[in-house]
Amino acid sequence: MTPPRKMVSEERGKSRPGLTREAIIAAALEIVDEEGLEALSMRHLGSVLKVDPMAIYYHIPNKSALLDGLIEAVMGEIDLSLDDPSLPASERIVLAAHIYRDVMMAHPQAVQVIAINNLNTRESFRPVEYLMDIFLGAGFSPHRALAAVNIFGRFVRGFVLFEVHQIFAEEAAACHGCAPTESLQQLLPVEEFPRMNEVMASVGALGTVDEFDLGIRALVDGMFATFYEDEDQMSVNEDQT
Amino acid sequence: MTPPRKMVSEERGKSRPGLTREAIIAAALEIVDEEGLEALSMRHLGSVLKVDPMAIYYHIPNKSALLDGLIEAVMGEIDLSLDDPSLPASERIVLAAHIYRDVMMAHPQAVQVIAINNLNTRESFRPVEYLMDIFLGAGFSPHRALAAVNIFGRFVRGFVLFEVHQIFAEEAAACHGCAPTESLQQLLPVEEFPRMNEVMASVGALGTVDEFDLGIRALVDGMFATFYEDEDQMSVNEDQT
DNA sequence: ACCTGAACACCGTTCAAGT
DNA sequence: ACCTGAACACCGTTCAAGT
Repeated sequence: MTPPRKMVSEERGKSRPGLTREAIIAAALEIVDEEGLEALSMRHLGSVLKVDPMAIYYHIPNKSALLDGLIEAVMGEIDLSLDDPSLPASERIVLAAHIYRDVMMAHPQAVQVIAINNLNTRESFRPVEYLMDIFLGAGFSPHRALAAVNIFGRFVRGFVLFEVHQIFAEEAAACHGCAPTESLQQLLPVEEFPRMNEVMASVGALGTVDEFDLGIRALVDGMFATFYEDEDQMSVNEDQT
Repeated sequence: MTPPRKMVSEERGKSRPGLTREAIIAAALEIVDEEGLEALSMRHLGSVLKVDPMAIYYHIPNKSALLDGLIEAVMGEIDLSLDDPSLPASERIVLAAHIYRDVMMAHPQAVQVIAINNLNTRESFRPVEYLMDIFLGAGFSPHRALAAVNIFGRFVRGFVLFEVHQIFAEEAAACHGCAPTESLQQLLPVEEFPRMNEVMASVGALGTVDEFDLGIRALVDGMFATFYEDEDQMSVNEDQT
């Protein structure tokens, strides 16, 4: 029925290289990076690994666990040593945001997996712990520090998710020979959307890195300006499910 | 006379009610709300509509267009008349964020479609135009106003996306009989994650509405505090792809 | 212990054909 | 104009069987 499904025996007596979880995940990430997320099927993955597709199920329970592996792999690329503890706390957080964004932007095709799913491995929580330390060190209450890391994480992941989504959309539109602003302008008539047209006329394309920096700085500034306030009124709703 | 593609004949003659784009999208939204996004297949949709699944393709080109229809439908629920123009601009933006969040939270199962895809219908852009007007009216430069609406939109959609994701994850965990905090605590040993444990011990569960409010207020405060600054250094990178 | 291959129950989409 | 039904080329996953 439910026998001890332990994976023991990691001794390397067997010269058999065989299939490993790591090799599978690495191959999966390569497929996603090079051919896109929709190209990642168990069958295709099996053919890349030169193995019967079903062999994968011996090492990984299902596709969702495979995607978790992708998240783990990319989160593992975050290099916390890039932090500079001599900087003011708010600057360290802005820096952390850029580091986080950079590793995600290095795998644009994987972003919709990385950004959407919740973290659920120990490895993925190391950066969270690190960030929590900065917030607490800056004098945030535990309650506010927790809120801050949640808000931070949602901001960064959300921003990057939509950033790559927009990039892909623009590429697709470019393939069809129409500039993105053009297609927007023909969708939005001036009479009904005066403000949008006003802005589109005077601005042109935007640098998304700058926009990200602008946004994260506004958020961090705002959090440091408002999170030290009295939080009594919040503890009322604190115990909801 | 004219051959407009709009077949209005909804009256007598053909007592046949027939299939309409609207009815299809309404049924699709109902499926998603009640059975979840993964239950939305063309075949299932056809069976709900008591029609051959392939009949749908006569009215809607493909599934992706069907999902666009869902977005349009939900965005159409946004009620701009809830705004109060007598409030200060920053408060109106916070209010707008809550309105936006509320319509998305009314369709939690559809959020991963609504929040992830870019807007691409005229109807969906009406709230954007409205918001742009508020930012411009508050004295933001066109450049900064555009950045502000982008950042605003990404914040709200990202936040709600992860909020519902977390809710679903907690429900799933609850079904397995383990409290969410418990499972986190056993994943994160105290020695390696002292800060996380410190916070989890003293905080407990969080009210997500409060967290959202805290976050959007921090962001808006920050934007109003920093977006009036000189923006010369930004125009340098303005013309990237 | 590790891998195979057939099979099951699904998908989205195309297309010739019906009314 | 609107709908049908068979068919195509895929999925993820299970399971008995091979080595």
